[in-house]
Amino acid sequence: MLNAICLPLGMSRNDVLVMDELIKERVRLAKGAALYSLGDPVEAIYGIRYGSLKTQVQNASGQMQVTGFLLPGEVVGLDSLSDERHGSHAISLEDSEVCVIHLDEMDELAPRLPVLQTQLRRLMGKEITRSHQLVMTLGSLRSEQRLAAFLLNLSQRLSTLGYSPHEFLLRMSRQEIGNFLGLTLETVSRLFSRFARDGLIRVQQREVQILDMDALRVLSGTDCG
Amino acid sequence: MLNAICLPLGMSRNDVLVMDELIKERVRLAKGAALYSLGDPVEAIYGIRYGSLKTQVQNASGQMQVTGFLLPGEVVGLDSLSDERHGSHAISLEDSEVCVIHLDEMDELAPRLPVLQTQLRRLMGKEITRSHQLVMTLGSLRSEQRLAAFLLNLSQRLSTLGYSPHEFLLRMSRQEIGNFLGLTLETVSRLFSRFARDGLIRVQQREVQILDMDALRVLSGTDCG
DNA sequence: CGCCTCTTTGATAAAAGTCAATCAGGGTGG
DNA sequence: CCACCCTGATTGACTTTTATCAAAGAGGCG
Repeated sequence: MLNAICLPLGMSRNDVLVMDELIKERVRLAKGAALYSLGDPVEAIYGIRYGSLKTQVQNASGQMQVTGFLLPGEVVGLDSLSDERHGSHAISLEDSEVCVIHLDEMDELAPRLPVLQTQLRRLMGKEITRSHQLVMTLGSLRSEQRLAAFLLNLSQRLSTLGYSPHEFLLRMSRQEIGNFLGLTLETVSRLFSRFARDGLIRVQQREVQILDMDALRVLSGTDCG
Repeated sequence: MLNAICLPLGMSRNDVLVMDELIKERVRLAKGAALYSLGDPVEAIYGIRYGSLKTQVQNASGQMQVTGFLLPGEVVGLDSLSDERHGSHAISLEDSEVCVIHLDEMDELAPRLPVLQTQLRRLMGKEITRSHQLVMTLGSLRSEQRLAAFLLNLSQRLSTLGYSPHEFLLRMSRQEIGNFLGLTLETVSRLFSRFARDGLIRVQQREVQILDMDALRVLSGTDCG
């Protein structure tokens, strides 16, 4: 069960036992705490058990860009895997817990457990796809489409976790959403209000209720047509 | 020598010999030809020997987003590695040649050549970093900063290949640059003209000469300060 | 030479950002 | 327990940036 959260693999029972070796360690994070920061040595990847995190990169002039919001069952730390030190920050958006998968232990286990290599490759591939998707969002969608796509994406992922896709609590601020989507916090706020006025959603601070999923899909423009 | 172009590794001489097994096949691409397209089965990754390519993703409504321009020595096909089929297109910008590294052959060799796994991991990590960098550019830079950063990046990579960092030929159209940077082709064209008027560059159609690298760096805002 | 594609430039419109003033909630200390 | 304060959210007025539409110019190739 814990494994299901920490590495959602297609593994045999035996493989799972071996895996248990890897995920003994867990870390609890208070809201706002950093799982790792820019410049920290890269030692592990992390599976989120509960809570949520954001990842953000920082350029030479100190500017931040949120690159993702991570939910339970998702894996943090896949960027920077090619480097000695982290090129990004991972920060908890609420009280969270992650399980730690140490890279050196993983490399030791790899020969006995080839599925591990495959799995890591798959996870990194998914991260590349996710990032390209974000590039597409930032590069070619207008503000309202970006926010619509954001809400649909969140809804879909929460649904996968067994939560309602129609009603959820945003764990990030307008500022963070705006930064993620390449918009200002004011624009995000205005869009929420507009969506509510148009009957697409209901919104009260961070509580969101999706009233018309289809309209949101059409608006996002990622739908066929 | 070919290996240096096809997989710039830190390999022993022996490793290189084993590698030779992998990169026997080469593919030549005419300008505009697709190395692979969305939906094609994922069978290999490709090292560029000469020429240049663009990669682009496509959403459900058919909209395209250029996610990268690739130069000799760089590796194409790292996205989609988690999937059965390609989620993007790779298209040659000029007559080009790539060497083919078949994934099944690579998996066979992997046990004998652990460095291969490491190298693949490194390449995928680099791709994630590159994509996050692009997200940062699209999410937080203004148009002139984006174009400045684009030119500097290209200049730097060409320099690594032994070409002049001050003078080069753009292999892609204004349209493609604009799509990559989340701008219209007109905006890109105007920016080129403005940069030229301000003495930062000289530009004649696709021929670019960088006159003031430092000013360009300051403008890009990715510099310290 | 003439056609075709790509590029440049201008005029105008639309989108999103900036600045500023409330407004709402949540937590803290009197 | 309530008032206060602090942070985050909303809304408005206005500016800036970028897109859109349109027309003309530059190469390249048959």
